[in-house]
Amino acid sequence: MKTTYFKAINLFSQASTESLDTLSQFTQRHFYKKNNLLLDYDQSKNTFLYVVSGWIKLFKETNDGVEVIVDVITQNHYCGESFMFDATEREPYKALSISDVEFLTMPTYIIKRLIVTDHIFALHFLRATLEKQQHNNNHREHLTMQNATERIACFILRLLDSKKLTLELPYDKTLLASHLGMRPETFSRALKNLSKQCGVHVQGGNINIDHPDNLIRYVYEHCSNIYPCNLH
Amino acid sequence: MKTTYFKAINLFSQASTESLDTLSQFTQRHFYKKNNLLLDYDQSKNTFLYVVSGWIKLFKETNDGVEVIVDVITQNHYCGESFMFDATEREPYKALSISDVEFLTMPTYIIKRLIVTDHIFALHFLRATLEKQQHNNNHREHLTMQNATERIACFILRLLDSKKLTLELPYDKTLLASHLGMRPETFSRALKNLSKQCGVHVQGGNINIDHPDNLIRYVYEHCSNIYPCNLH
DNA sequence: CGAAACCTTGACAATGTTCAATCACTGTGG
DNA sequence: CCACAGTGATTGAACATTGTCAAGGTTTCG
Repeated sequence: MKTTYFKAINLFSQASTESLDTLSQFTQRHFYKKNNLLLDYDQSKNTFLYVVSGWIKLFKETNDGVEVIVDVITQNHYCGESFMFDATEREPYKALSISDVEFLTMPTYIIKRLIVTDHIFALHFLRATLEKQQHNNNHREHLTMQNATERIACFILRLLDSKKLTLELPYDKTLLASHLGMRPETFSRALKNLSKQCGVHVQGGNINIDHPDNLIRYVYEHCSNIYPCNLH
Repeated sequence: MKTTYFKAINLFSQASTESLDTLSQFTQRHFYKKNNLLLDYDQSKNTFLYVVSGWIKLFKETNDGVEVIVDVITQNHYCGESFMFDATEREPYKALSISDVEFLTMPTYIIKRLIVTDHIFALHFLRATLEKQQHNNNHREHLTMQNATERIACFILRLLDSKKLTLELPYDKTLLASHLGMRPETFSRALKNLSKQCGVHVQGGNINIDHPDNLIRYVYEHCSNIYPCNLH
């Protein structure tokens, strides 16, 4: 792969020439259709995965066999960083494409090598990690402070392009429900609530919003943030 | 403060001599009794706080005035890293001592300066951040996958020194309830459950455990981790 | 001792889950 | 082109869990 390719990616853009060379040497580019297993438990332990486009679900199972959504990532997000240090103790996961996707993979030891040898890259990586941390904290707050309807409203708001009144859910409702910490049935009913209470019109995966202000007022009452919280 | 002091702290131990000098110059050491406000919203934005001993609650409020526990930290943990880059957009918090505490504070810009100038320190800091991330992810999983009783059991297990059958809750039950995402009333009832189901004897804040194996079996059924998950 | 904070308990309400049935949509093969 | 299977989405009813409110007990600390 060409080094210029990485120059266009925020996370790598400021890396040294040597780093870019290393990247271009060890990176693989992938294109997958929806519903393919991209990483199994073993692979997740030494693969760094960067999403160029599309959506990927990261998941594992509890000891009694229930699926746990670790994360749902898209464009410009990545996974695999937790195995960079102390590969022991970290819990592996599986990755599944939930839309057609383009993504890059490289061995985690390469990313680690870049971090160790390229200070500037390490700084960018740290910044990205801190941003992810911030997002995690918010997600956690939402799970405890907001009820099902509010969590959905919040998700929709964050998906909404300012000034557009329409959007499409990026993946199916069952997974979205799970990501937001509720059952599909609860999701279905909560979305109906939202429709009544806030003028949100749902047609399959397409959503129309009469007045975003309704949503904003509804969500931010029980949130510690201020609109727009622009968290992915 | 002496530079040797920092040598003994894991996070700082490998920092360069210059870094240690800077630290010793800008660090303040504090001793506070229980129930003191250590940081207000403004201070949290430019203060890095490292806990030497004791417990600290980090919290803020939703827009309708409900308290949100951001984190509860102790020995060898810290807060303030999110304001290191992009001070905008980050949500400030307040810090309250919930036991007698000893802690260090330094301006975030100093930590940032160290990270930028001292590659080795940056690496250690990144590692600490990734560990924190891992812990966050687990906390999030627990909130969605485990019920009230399981969350308490899990917390107790992580507090339990291997081979000791007794422990003391580090701070009051109301706060612990909130940290674990439930109401005090629910906590009280759930703890009673645990007592019956797993042979956990509660006497105020003191807890005795007949057979840790009972607890372990109880918790790890609905968890994706393996005992011991050693997450703080 | 007495006030304040913390904890527990009960009755009840709200919220979310489970299970079963049905419907809608999509892609497949005859 | 249609029948059909498979997946995802919705709905209702019963149930489980957690939250709310009010009251009373306990502990702590000045």
